Amino acid sequence: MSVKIPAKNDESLKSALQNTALFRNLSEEEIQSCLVCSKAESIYYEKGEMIFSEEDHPVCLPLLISGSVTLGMDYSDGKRNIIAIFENKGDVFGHELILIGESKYGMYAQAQAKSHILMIPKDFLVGTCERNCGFHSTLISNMLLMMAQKSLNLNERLEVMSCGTLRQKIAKMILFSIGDKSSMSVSMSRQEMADFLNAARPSLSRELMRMQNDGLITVEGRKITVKDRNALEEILN
Amino acid sequence: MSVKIPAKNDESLKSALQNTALFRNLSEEEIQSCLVCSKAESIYYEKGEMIFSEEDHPVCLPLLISGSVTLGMDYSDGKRNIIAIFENKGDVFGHELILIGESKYGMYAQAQAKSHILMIPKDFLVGTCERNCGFHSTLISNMLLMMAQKSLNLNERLEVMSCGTLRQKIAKMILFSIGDKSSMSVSMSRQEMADFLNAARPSLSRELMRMQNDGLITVEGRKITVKDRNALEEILN
DNA sequence: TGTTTTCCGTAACCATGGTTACACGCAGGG
DNA sequence: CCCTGCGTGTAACCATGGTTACGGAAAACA
Repeated sequence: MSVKIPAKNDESLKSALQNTALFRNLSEEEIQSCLVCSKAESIYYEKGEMIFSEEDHPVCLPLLISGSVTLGMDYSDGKRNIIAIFENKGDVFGHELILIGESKYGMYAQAQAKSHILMIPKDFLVGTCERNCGFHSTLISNMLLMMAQKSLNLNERLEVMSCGTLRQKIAKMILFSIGDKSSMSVSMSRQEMADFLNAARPSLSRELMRMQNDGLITVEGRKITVKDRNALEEILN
Repeated sequence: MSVKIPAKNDESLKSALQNTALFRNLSEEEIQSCLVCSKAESIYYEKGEMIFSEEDHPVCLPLLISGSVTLGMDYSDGKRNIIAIFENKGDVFGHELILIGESKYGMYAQAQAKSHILMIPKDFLVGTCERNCGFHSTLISNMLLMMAQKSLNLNERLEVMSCGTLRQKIAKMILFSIGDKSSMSVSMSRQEMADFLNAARPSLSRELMRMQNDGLITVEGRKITVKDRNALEEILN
């Protein structure tokens, strides 16, 4: 069973919120004011508990403090579609639906592990608040930045997914995330990486090995080293 | 060749802007103030002209008044990836890059037909403006709403592109855009539709005809009629 | 009106990659 | 220690769909 605490009384929150995208550029005092003024609630969910379900009305913005949350949809034939998984402190989900003013979520959010969520009432975020104009506008502008960033991430994902052959997708993914280093450590399992690239796992394994044989990269478990950066970039042309 | 006019002198603009998402809830007088204060420009592009290209710096937010704009990327082998097509009054594009403060667009925007664009300087949107606080915050909150909507659209696009076979992509695209009607008119050419689905044009034609033969839909040029909605939904499982 | 260009469907060929099944190494638990 | 489960690489088979080339219809243009 989930445990609710008014957020203003939850001491562990204040420091946790300071480094989140939504509360960026706010002092601890301002965050404290936010928590009081917004009437936010700090809620602890057990593994498997629903944070919101498809029929719920979006009235609060959930912000993940700790734990792991799955966002998904049910199909009428009983199959489930996982839309996203959140497990980073400061992640928010469903904010688009709140901003749009949708009357139903149309998707569910479920705690994948024991999770700590800050529930911020919609009215505090969307409405204008005479008293606290200062940090209110900071909040809004943080929100804008978060959404812009998310939009770009989605675009990047689209770019990777739409760049032709599997080898090209892999090359683009590697070049995106390796920066100017020569080796990287993939945070995903092969299966997850395959899902990300929208490919089948054996196909991904096969292609990674081919790329190794062709002298483009070396693969050791989750460590990938670029051997021939030029050739890798050439593939994308 | 494109024709530039300072936006404050462009009489046709003011009424056109009133029903756009960005200027929602602003009176004609407030819009007039915006145009003066922002130093926005009203620009007319001929078909085929570039509105911005991949190397340009994002300094202005383009807002479509009339016409049609394609957002895309070029690969050096000549292939194009169409990211989006804008043809509705009030559409804006590239706003994420402006908000983030990206130094390059990384994509191009091209007029698909004679188009009328309002170019709003970035500084007006991002900076805070002491004088006009009232409608400034309305603008920002409109921006939030637009981005939320866009985020949902991108998700939809991702969903379409990652749903397996070409037939499934087509089915999902149709079901998304047909609502509860039984027929629809596609706004894209076959080539554009193929680019959108990340497929080759002949492959798309082939599959559309197969789906027609299988009694799922009928295709007459750009008009698609759903014959067997259940079967179409069944494909997605 | 005739000419040209664009758009679209069609067909044959073959590469890419999905599917399935299996084997191996490794970690955790009894 | 064995057993089990998981993550991973491998191989064979074949479906999906990309490629290229062509013809016809419609649209645009002179």
